[in-house]
Amino acid sequence: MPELKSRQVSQLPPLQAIRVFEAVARHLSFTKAAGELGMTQAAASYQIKLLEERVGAPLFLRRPRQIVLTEAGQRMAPAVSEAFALLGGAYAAARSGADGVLCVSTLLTFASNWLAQHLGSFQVAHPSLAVRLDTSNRLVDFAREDIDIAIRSGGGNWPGVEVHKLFNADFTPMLSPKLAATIGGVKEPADLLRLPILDPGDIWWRDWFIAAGLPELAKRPGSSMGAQAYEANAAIAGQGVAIVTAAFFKAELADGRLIQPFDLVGDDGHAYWLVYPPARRNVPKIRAFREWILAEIAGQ
Amino acid sequence: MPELKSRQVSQLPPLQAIRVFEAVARHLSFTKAAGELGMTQAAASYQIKLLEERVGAPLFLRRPRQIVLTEAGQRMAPAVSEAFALLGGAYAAARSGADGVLCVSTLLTFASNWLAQHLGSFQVAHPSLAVRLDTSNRLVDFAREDIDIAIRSGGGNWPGVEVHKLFNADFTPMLSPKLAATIGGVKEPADLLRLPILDPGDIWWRDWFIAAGLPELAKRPGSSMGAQAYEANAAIAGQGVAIVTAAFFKAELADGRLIQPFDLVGDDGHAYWLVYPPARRNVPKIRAFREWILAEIAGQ
DNA sequence: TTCAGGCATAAGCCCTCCTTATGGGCCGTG
DNA sequence: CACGGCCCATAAGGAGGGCTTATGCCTGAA
Repeated sequence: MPELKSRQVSQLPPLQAIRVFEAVARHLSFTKAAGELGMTQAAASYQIKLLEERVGAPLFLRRPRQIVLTEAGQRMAPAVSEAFALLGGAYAAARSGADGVLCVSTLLTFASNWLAQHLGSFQVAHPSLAVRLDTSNRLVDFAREDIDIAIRSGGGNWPGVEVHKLFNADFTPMLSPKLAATIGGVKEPADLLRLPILDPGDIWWRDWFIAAGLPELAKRPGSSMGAQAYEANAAIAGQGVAIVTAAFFKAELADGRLIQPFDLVGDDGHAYWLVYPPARRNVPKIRAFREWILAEIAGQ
Repeated sequence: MPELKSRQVSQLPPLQAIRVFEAVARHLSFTKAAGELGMTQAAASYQIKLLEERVGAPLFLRRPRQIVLTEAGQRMAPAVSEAFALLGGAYAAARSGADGVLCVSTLLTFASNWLAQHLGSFQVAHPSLAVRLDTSNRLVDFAREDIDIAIRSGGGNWPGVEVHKLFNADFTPMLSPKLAATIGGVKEPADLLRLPILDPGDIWWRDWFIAAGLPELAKRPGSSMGAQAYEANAAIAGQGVAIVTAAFFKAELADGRLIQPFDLVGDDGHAYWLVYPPARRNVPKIRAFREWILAEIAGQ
């Protein structure tokens, strides 16, 4: 399609030459412009000659000690400079804009059980980064959605993405030390049955008791809160025993608000992963989030 | 100077990629944009990928049936389009502006004796071309002055310019047929002495009479008008005999307002030449002027 | 006169950018 | 449900644009 090509070429000048022209027009010097553009004087001369041939008129008058714009050159220079300012601005805006907003796709459960408690420290550490959370349970496709980085749960073997394991989605009973004291301490799994079980319908309880060698939990009254964070809060308040993912509550375990009476954890094979496109590994905001979340999880 | 280079590169995006981006953003299609730019879809894809890596963020979301701009892309697109419109405008302006004004540097004598009478027909033939005359006797340097084309007199052997000989700057007596009739016709050079000589101090008269084998012209009263056109007008009016360059008055000779009684012409070695930079041979306005002036002189 | 500064030009090489070829994902259709 | 079409991504390979180095010319200053 040489026809289309030639049509296009006649509509728009050779861009590299225009860029050189803009610099030369600003400096009124081939040598200085070449310096600014990081190329040799000969290259600048070459590009200007090229452009002059395209335009069909000289753009500069070569005077002994300096060059000056011809009438044609004077007509072009202001608009060209403005255009480049626009381009530079747009580019910078896209770059910094891209750096300024981090769009995180996260699972509902991770968002409420972990991010909600920890995100503050990220924003403190990176005050210029605005975080936009996109909370949903679908598997995001970075090519189709405007997402920078995502939290997924699953096996961790997705093709075409960079993955970092955050922690296993295991589960184990937790309660407040005060509540444990009411029955003289929780020594063995069966002790838990003497305490209120939070959300006893949760399949995790069944799995865990089976793993602990106890019979399936008898049907009991109890509310189903559906979010670990709520159950954990109830547990902290001493209202009962919750079965939650230990990793979500490292801080509470550390400061004694909760205790994990048994090392035994249930595991349904899920884990939480941080994923993002490999090509963007070193984009500042991606790197920042990755480093922050890994450090945070490693135990701060 | 890789330092300067990298600085520059980070300020401004790769221009070719930006041009492709602009087209893709307009069409929201790699294939269509590539078509408009006269390249393959693969090339467009390549450039966009390049730009996305530079910006640090995807610019398009690849949806099944079409693509859409990401937030970053939306931020860039308007300014980029505007910038390209500016560039295109500036370029077109320079081009057409360059086409619309023809700057002719001409010798005073040629301007008043020839151009003044003929230029009208050029402007009729090229109504969209404005002619700016720069009348001076210095030798213009196309690299230093904003001149498109020039008339020079001399030997015609200037380096670095394209030259076309217009005519010799020869000279010969001319008079009106009516005046000649008053003395029964001008048969031989000596007959001229019986008529008023216009500008008898002109060196051309001396040269011509010498060439004609007559003694040097005796000192006579007479005005020196200094421009052939004036003398020729006086001659046409029957006021005397003028010595002028025949080529300047082809029309007058053709329609009988003037006659050239002798074939003998004086010649001081000068000629008139059309000169211009070789590189601009095919620039429309240059070609137009060249073709017009050569045809005009060739006779018609 | 010589020197220094600045642009033009020539030769040559490298790297960018484009092309061709192929594959994958999604849609509509028979 | 399979098939073909549309569209984009990717890989490999080649051509040419554009850069560099080297050199020359011109001019103005010391």
